[in-house]
Amino acid sequence: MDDTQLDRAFAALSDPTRRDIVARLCDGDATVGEVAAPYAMSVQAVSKHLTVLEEAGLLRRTTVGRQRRCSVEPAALAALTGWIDRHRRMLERRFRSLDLLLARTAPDPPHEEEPS
Amino acid sequence: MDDTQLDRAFAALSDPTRRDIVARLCDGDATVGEVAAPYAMSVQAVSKHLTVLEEAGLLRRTTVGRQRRCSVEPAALAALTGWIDRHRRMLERRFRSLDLLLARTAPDPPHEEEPS
DNA sequence: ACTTTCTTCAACCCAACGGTTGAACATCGA
DNA sequence: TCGATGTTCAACCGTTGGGTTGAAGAAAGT
Repeated sequence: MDDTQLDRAFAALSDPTRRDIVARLCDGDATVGEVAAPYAMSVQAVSKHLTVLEEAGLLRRTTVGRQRRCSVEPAALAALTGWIDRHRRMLERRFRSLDLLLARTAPDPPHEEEPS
Repeated sequence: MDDTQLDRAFAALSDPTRRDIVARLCDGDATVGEVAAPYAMSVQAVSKHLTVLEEAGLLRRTTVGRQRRCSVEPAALAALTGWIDRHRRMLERRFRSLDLLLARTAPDPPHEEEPS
């Protein structure tokens, strides 16, 4: 997943309606109308949300008759956790080596980073 | 982490500059000036980005003398992967039970969902 | 063929966003 | 005390985003 797709995917999930849509679709596919039903907004608005999710790679819409069936794309979710976890691990490694340093040099040294 | 914090955190990471800032800070704390240095934009703009990250709970700025030291807040990253992974697991469970169904009923049944 | 149903397209509105510049504020060094 | 440094505040500008309404398109039912 390239950078602008990451942009789009994070942006897509920053909207509560869209997160809710994804959450519900994780539990089972649905048509546009079914997705839209619970919300107090126009079907057009929901259709736009679905487009945003689709362009972010988080969703697939497949045409069946006159309806369109929406299903979540697991790979996109994986890409997101991928980015975050990669950096979480960097952080943890840093903390571990800091703990190690503190334990080794024992007393007095409160400071961290950039020995400048 | 409440819903609006999730909104903010996902939104914060949807900007490439802010993702880059987070990435770099995962590798070590830095002052605002140090964070801003690599970018072709004003220090004020970067300061705004840092505010966005801070309000999203992804960052902490602590004052030391006339500078402000920025450090990543690991818990916020964890909250994000938490949300995503929760739903990824729902998806996987769904797929597994679908596989099971297909394997059990063997021939012919191509359809899924909402037996209506 | 006609009408209804499901979905999208298009134009518009207002609020929020990412950037700018200029000024203010607080701390450090001389 | 005074100037330089690091950071933020405030006002502004152009673009994007989430919503609306109205109309169009395409498949289904009769």
